[in-house]
Amino acid sequence: MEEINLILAKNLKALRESKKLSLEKVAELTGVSKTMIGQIERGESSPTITTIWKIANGLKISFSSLIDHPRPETTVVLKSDIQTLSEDNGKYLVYPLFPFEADKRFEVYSIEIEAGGFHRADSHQEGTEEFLTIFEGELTVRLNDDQYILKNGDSIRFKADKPHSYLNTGKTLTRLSMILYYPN
Amino acid sequence: MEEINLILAKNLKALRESKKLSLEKVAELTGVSKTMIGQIERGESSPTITTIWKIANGLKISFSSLIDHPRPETTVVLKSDIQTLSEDNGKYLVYPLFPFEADKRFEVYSIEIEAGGFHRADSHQEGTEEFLTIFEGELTVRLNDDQYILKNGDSIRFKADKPHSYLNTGKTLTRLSMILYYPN
DNA sequence: ACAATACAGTCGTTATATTGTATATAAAGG
DNA sequence: CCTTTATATACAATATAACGACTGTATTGT
Repeated sequence: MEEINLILAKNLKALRESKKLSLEKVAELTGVSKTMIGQIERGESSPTITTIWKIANGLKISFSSLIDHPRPETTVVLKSDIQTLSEDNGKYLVYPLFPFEADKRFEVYSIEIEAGGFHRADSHQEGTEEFLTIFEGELTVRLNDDQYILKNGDSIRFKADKPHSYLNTGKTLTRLSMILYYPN
Repeated sequence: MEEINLILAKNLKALRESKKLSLEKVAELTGVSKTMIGQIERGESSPTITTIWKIANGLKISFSSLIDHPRPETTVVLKSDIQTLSEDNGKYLVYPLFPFEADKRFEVYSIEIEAGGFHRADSHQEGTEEFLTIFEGELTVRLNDDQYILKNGDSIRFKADKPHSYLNTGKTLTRLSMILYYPN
């Protein structure tokens, strides 16, 4: 996940050069010092929102043209490159595949649970939904007082704004895909 | 034009309350101190883009939900309330009616030019277009080496990224509407 | 009514964004 | 080659964003 100030840096520099403006000219148009403009373009500063506002208004450009980062056509995520999170003494392993970005509404994880592995999730924010699919092994999901036993190929969807838990009730490793969706 | 940090303040506070979160909880979710969250909500601080980023990500909300200000259904602008700009010894008077906002692509002015009044505009940024309509009197517009004489009811559109000038060649006051459009 | 807790706000300190001035670098003209 | 000009960066001073620890005020529970 690229740093936001670097995105801003690239956008601003590209915009300025496309308009063929000097730092000084931009400073004059926006009321932000030439020094600051330069630092922002080099990613050396994380400007305040008022500064960004001045820049957007002075240059007559939209706010989003400054913070949008051109999402690459293709993104490849190699399992070996993922920084995992583990719980239950390493028996519950989380692979963040496509983390949340402010312009998406969901994020994707892959989970591996060893036999007997357990995880209890606190309730997520209001409205959040979870979509699970089992790709290997067996999983028991508990919500409220209900309990669901899922096997390879099975899926489940539920509102995750209440506490819930996962338990590998099989004898082998369980692997599943988890999508978290934030409707709000 | 409302201050951007006040817009942010309202949005954040409304969002937090709609999720029924305390300042402390938001601090925990976002990694931004409780104090700062509070100050932002009260409009006492103009956060940096990295903190806004942390907030958007931590709360799983879009960037724009923080900076969008619900544009009121209706806006009335009374001529008597407008802060005018004048040039040519007050013979060229500008009324900014609907100034630029980062989420629009144009702005609207009304211009009054006394008989003989003159104004020379430097070239605006690349691609900018101007749309004029005469509502009273007569106006001569000069672009490059061309010259256009417009009378009551006439209109003109031109690329304003070159120097151009306006001259009231009539004997009475000229009033016109000017729209500046920024396609980029 | 009292204690316990959760919550929001204040205060002092530190980190850093922002500015104005000064310096470096490169391109252009004579 | 040496100026001149335009442009980008480096530096020092100030303003302010950001944090952690503390205080005040509701709210809850028994």
